[in-house]
Amino acid sequence: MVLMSDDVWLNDEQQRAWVRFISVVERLPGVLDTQLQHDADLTHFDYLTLAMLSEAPDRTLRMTELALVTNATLPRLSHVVSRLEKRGFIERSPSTDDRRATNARLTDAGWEKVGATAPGHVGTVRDYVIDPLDAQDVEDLHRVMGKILAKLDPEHGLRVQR
Amino acid sequence: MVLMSDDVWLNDEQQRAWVRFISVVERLPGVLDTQLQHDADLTHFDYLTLAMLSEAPDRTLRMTELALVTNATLPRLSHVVSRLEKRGFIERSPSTDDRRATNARLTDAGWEKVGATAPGHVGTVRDYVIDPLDAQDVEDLHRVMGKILAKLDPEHGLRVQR
DNA sequence: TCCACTTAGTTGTAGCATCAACCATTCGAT
DNA sequence: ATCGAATGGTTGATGCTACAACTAAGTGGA
Repeated sequence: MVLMSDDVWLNDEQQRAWVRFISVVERLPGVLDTQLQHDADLTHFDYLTLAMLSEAPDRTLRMTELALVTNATLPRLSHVVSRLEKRGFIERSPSTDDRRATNARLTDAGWEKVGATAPGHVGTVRDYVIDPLDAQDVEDLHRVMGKILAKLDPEHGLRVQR
Repeated sequence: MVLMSDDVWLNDEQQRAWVRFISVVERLPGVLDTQLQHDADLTHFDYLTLAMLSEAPDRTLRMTELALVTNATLPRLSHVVSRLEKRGFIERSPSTDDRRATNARLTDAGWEKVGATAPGHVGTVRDYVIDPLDAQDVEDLHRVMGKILAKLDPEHGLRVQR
């Protein structure tokens, strides 16, 4: 529109890919949230927070680390952890190393919650994303998302190489 | 976790692909919103709404149609259109065909807004998504997103085949 | 024709995210 | 040793989204 020079606009193939991609990006979170909200009274971000803690050593991470692995800003995480703490799934305690830092630890109740919630969530992920794809698709998804993620978050991409 | 049978959990390659994908899904909207908010005082969804109208015949669509192409629910769209109407970018008028229906039409000011905003937005899309990808990546992205979108929104996938 | 059902859209409310402002601690340079 | 800057984190206000409830208009059968 307005400017049609190739450096600015997208070509047809790029345009088609973008439209599909952004549609998925807009719709997928709603699907995940709906299932988790309905079955576990958690947002997808709540679940991710609990899940990341459940995989950490001693079920504990500093807020900054947790924000990194959950793709969140610190204010957002702080609010979410406050709510999850009120519900008894997480405990906060000041770090002894660095007195500015806060450790978030998954409680036993939080651990149970993740275990009870995971199968339903993974089922949704399978239904809407993984099962429609063959092995080649999954490989391509991994590669393409890697390139985009490297742009969206350069440092993080280098740290968590997997 | 808890249940490890292959039918329930994901294998390593699937897991890696999912983690990257969901990271992108969580981060991308923020990047788009930030640029548009900063440069045009629009959310990405605001922009999409205006852009879809700008491509429609007579710059007009019924609310239901507009909701479809913007991947939104009707309540969400209704609120957004109300705001955009207050700002003079959209006009609403009752449909003559079906007296339940409402037509949303892009005003001249709305048209100008889209034109002024598009280059910056497309620049962001290029920077973060398109430019890091080669032609093969774009093709793969298109194919894979097509399969996922077909699950997320079966009817729509059939209608807008492109 | 009447009544039940569906479709189109709006509105109010509650909850989550973003942003800016803020405090406390630590680091780095002089 | 001290002061300025950077880091780690929390909090409050504002704004958008989701959900439920609702009105109005069209549809389809008995």
